[in-house]
Amino acid sequence: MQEESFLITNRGMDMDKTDISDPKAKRRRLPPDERRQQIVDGAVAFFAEVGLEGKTRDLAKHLGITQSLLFNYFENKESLIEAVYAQVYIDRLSPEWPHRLVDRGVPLRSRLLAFYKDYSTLIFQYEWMRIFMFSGLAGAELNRRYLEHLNKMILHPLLDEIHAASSRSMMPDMEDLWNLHGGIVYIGIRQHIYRMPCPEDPSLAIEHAVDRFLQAFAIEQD
Amino acid sequence: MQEESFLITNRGMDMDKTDISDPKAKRRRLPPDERRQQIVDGAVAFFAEVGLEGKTRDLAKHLGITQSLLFNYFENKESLIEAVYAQVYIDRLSPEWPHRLVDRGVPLRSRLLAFYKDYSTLIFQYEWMRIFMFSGLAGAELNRRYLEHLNKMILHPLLDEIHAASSRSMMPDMEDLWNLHGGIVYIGIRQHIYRMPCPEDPSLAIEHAVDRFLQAFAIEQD
DNA sequence: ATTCTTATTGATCATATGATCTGTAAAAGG
DNA sequence: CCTTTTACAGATCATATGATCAATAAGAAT
Repeated sequence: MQEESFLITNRGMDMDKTDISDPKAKRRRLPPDERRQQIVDGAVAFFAEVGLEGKTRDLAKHLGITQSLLFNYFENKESLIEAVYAQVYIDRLSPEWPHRLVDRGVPLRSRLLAFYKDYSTLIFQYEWMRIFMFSGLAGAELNRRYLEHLNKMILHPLLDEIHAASSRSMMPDMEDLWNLHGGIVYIGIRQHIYRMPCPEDPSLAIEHAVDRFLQAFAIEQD
Repeated sequence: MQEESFLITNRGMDMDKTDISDPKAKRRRLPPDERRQQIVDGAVAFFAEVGLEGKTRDLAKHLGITQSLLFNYFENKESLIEAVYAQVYIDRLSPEWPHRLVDRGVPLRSRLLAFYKDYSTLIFQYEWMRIFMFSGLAGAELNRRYLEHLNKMILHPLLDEIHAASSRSMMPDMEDLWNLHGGIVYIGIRQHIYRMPCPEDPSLAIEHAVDRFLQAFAIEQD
């Protein structure tokens, strides 16, 4: 089966000297750290596009290096993908949020909006969305860990905050909160997985979703 | 890279004579239509598990036939995958829903709940969820068509119905409706893509999501 | 039983793919 | 300028993979 060729769609038209895949570029020796980072960056973009079964030869061509060089920096393809995971997954959840979300000096609505504004700009990105989905389908352990972390450090504390702020007898449970979260994340899925036309700025949709949620539990929306 | 072996997790422990992959089964001649259908069914389960880049030899082993036989029934792997798509995508949206959703003799809430109860049982299935996601990531045309169909035949009419039933000045737009939809679909994503623990019956979560949505636009929830 | 049809197999091909190895040349040190 | 180091390329290997084809045997027809 013919693998669809990988074409960078020129996001960020940088034509500077570090431009990879220059057609008639002479052999350039880079410091190992630099070259390694360049490979990882290229691999992130590449695997996000075509999936984790993308071929090392295609990746090398995209990078403007030989395929064999990849194996100079990574023992095998699997460890290269591990490096891709590491690059993509690190710092996706700012460590400050568990604290900021439970700061009752700030209105709950503001905390929620601030979090999802920050979080959505972090995850509504082509590379993250697609590699997260590819790795999820592949059953990567990192996915499960990430989601458990999200559940424990963000959603669960959030549920407590909502309980504390609610004046209703009917309280939300975890499943309701996953619904709020999923409805927001789904914007990114539509945009980057299904490539559907989506609003450039998702802030308004997120705000509405949060407000509908809070309204349902009679929480002040100052 | 070693492809993880495909193990049917014994959903539906049928040990009848049509059990595929019987270890010491003798060569059996099936009527072409029957064999073709058996291959497609097996391919749906197989590709849902390992992805569309699953190897024909592994599929054949799972089916208990030779790899070469696959190419007797399908010109190439691509056309086999087309057959998988056809099998999975057909009748996923009952043609009656566009009519039922606009039947104002029934309360809007009932229509919404009935639709999502029906729709969720159709799509919250391992094979559908995963093949839809795999094909979406691969950029399959069928995905786009399906989502456009969903948008045109279900969500857009639904938006009109909500507008008609709402007594608020603040009216939902398409993006709000996608949020409702996404929040519900995300249950299936959690369950089958991320393999997270999920409620066995999503009805309650769906009901709550729908009610929060309707409440936000002041629509009767009888 | 025997013949006939054809569904199915096993061997095989051409190419793709991850990975290895040796030689080369780019840059640094003198 | 010369030497040394080593990042890199090119050739190559072993295996995997989609696909083909002649031979075979299961099941129907006679």
